[in-house]
Amino acid sequence: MTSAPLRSRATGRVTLSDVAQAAGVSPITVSRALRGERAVAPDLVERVQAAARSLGYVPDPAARALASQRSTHVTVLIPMLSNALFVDVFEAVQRSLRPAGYQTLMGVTHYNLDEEELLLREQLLQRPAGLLVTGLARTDAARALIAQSRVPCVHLMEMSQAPGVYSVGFSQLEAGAEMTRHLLARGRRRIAFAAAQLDARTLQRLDGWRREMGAAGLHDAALEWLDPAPSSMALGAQMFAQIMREQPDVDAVFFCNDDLAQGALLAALRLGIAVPQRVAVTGFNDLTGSDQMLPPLTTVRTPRAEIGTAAARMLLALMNGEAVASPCVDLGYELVVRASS
Amino acid sequence: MTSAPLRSRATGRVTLSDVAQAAGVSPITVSRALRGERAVAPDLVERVQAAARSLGYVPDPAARALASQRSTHVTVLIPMLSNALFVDVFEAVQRSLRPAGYQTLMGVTHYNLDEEELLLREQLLQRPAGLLVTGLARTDAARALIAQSRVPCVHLMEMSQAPGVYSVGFSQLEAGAEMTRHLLARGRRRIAFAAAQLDARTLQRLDGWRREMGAAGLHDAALEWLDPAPSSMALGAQMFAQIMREQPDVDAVFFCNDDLAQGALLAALRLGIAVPQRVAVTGFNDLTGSDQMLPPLTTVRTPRAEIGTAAARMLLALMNGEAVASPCVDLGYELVVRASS
DNA sequence: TCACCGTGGGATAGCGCTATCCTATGCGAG
DNA sequence: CTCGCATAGGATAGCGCTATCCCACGGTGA
Repeated sequence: MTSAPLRSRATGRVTLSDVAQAAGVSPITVSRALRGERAVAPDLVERVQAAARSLGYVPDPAARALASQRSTHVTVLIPMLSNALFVDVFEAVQRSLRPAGYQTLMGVTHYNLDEEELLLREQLLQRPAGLLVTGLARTDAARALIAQSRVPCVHLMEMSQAPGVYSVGFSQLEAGAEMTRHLLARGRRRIAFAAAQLDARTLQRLDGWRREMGAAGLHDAALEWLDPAPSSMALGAQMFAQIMREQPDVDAVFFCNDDLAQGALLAALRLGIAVPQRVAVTGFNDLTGSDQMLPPLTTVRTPRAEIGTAAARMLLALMNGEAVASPCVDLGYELVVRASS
Repeated sequence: MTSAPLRSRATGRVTLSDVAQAAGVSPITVSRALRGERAVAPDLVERVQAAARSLGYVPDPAARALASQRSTHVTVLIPMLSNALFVDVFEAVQRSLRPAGYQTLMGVTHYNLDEEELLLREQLLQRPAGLLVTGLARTDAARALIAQSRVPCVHLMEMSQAPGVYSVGFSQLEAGAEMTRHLLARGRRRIAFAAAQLDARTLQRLDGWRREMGAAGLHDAALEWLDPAPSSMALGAQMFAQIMREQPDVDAVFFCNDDLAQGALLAALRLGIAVPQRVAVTGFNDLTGSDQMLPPLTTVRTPRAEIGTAAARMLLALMNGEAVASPCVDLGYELVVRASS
């Protein structure tokens, strides 16, 4: 005969009631004491906590979610994990949300708005406590889903002044413009803009380039090299070779992402094209390896970890029902000039 | 007066009971019909499905988890998201698990066994339906947690013949040995092994290198360059420079990961060291960009997407209580010979 | 003919927690 | 000395689903 366990339930789980019994209070008092909800006498709180600890009590998330109609899951929707940019954002988000007791669920949209809508539909059925989505561009249906769900939502990477929209990012357009001004200041005139993927943020950088090129009286539609294929070093190499072949007078290429630019720098080495003497090459995002290139790559450092952290903080406030001081946060960017320009 | 909604609950949610009422059956029959559990008459199934569809019924995951004592969450623990290797594994896992109705929760251990144990502890409290963990090395406590939880668990990247252990991977040792044999066959004699991070799998590749070097009578402990710092292109560049400086007779460097090797190739360009003439450089994993390098990098292509897919399939079987034909799956690897060797 | 069993439906009783309402108590204002 | 009100605890009633037991029915073999 072994001594019977103290538990009442058939499942063998230590429940709130077990803790209540051990502490000599009612279950609801245990619930309140452990959550810090409502006022509970300090000595009771202590007694309850001691009982919970000694019994090894762990709240059941499913029961909690069912009773309170809210979960501890936060869904994060990002375009692509193979872009190191979003890995950094995600890690920062998770680092902020985990200590606050939230689980992060990641969905990858592959830069596809329909896929994003589908993911959103699936995820919202799970009644997440919060939502982080990348950018502002989405299908009308997706927008409606978010609005109807009433789940707090923060937008990453871009900024919006629209009422009721929460966003943390920086001006993609201004960043694109600044890089263009840098190249102009270096005396470049035939500055090509080369982009892949062609997502909303890429097109905003394109707009920045167009604005500055137009202002300088140097805009030429033939300088725009836009390829909807996914971004990669191989594609960057290919685009660079093509640009050099078809427009030998180009004296700078502004790639919309560092992986393209890295591929271009390697292609330049293969082809024997002198960078930056004959042509300057610049990128965007300052990904790993860009400082190792030959020559090191001029790029724009984007505050991706900071965006993740700030967005998570904003979301935590929203989920707590707190007011958010500023619903639109601009975290800026930094031009990093290296030898490639 | 607006017409009253058909719903009975205060929350406004369409529940199982609503569907039951609409279909003229009991709630439990609806539950069974929708889950395909037990036998339900075909015409009833159809009627129930029609009612569910027309009411827009969606099962509540929290209620389901509470009642059935099992969730639809699968936790995936990987060392690092900045290593593209694991991004590919994760995406493949998610692609397999999502259609089966499971949500994937990702935890990043940062190659730290204590952090893994902590994550495991947190995640198991959420009663996941399944568990995917990277490698076989973990703390005793972590191992005990997994065993006690009775949550189905599949190990990624390595293989184990131990009873009750499910694993999908390939032989890191043999892969390391094969790369070493390749270099030996190319006439290299002073083959250095350079590694960072020094996780279990890296050390297994080291063992493969040691075995082959020993067999050839060429092993020399001074050829082992082991740095526990995180792997990166910058570190690879630095290690390569140091090796060339301190051991000029080295005629090949086998890096344990492609990012190190890529950094080394760029360093070689900077330093004017001819690859492969003076020294061969090889990597591991065939990451993006390795084929773009100058010269293109000889490496080992590892079946990471396949590992994710196979592991997910195995886990699905385990979660369904099905028997798993082979608990230890070897997916092999492929030597990719390019110009750097 | 009858016990027996497989089949298909339902009733009941929770899963473990929290929202909501209710009560007892104490204290300051009128 | 009330009344009013804030404070702190508890009782009750679900949240929406499924596990479990139960029963009616019809076919089968001895």
